[in-house]
Amino acid sequence: MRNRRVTRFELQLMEKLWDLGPCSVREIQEALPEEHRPAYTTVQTMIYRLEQKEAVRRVKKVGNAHVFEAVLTRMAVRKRLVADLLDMFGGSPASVMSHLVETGQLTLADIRAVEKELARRERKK
Amino acid sequence: MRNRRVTRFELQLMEKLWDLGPCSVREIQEALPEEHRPAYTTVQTMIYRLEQKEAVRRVKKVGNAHVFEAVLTRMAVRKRLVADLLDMFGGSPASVMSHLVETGQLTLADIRAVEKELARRERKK
DNA sequence: ACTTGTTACGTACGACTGTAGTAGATGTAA
DNA sequence: TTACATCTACTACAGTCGTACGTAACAAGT
Repeated sequence: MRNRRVTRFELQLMEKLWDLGPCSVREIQEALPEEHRPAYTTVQTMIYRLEQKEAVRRVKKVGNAHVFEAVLTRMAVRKRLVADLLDMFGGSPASVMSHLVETGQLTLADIRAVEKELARRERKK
Repeated sequence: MRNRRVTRFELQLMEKLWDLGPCSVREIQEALPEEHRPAYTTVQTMIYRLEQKEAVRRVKKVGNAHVFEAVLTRMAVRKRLVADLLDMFGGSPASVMSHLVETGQLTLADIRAVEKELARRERKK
């Protein structure tokens, strides 16, 4: 039952949990952008489903409301997202980078920054 | 109806069309990896759906079989995939790169190569 | 023209997603 | 302790996806 994919909307809810820390369905719902804010019960249903997927769990009760917290980390979820993309891209991280460059979404400055980060990382090791 | 997302499996079919050029459902089906080859009609259904999405179109008939060709280019589809990922990543290409570095999926050599590519591109412009 | 093998096309179905309503439980304020 | 607001838990439903069957149409050889 665990380790399943997290959908777009589910991710949006997880983001709230990561940002706000443990909180209630109501808090999550109200943290969603006004323009497109689903009904309370919609959010509730999704949280229940995330619970089923063991991406989220109940930690306590405040009043009669459950408080949920993220089980999966942002990093873990992102890892999965990237892995899926890479898979569809034929597996090579470099090709994704190439694509970003080709489509002008990655500037020389971005690359320099990443390079510096990597160098720093190397030194630490 | 157009410009919709292409799923994992649909992408696999599109790949065949891109690689083989215009071809029949049978040809696509037989080009799929033996280990996991769906029934002929399964492929057929998916191709029909791709047609609905205008990702694919019929170009002619050979015998009583239709020949299909890709409408969307590999590039266009990849663009969409990456855009979706970026969206889920908070919109920043640099953060995706960071992630790849952090998880050790991108080496210094990869980065240098892309940097060189970008430099070449700059010069041309 | 008849048979045989392939293809087309409509139909179905279960899992998953996004959406939400409703009934009943529960906490809270008066 | 009663009324009100809120929350839980269940149920529902339409759309998409992957899966495939069955029947009708068709091509090609005999």
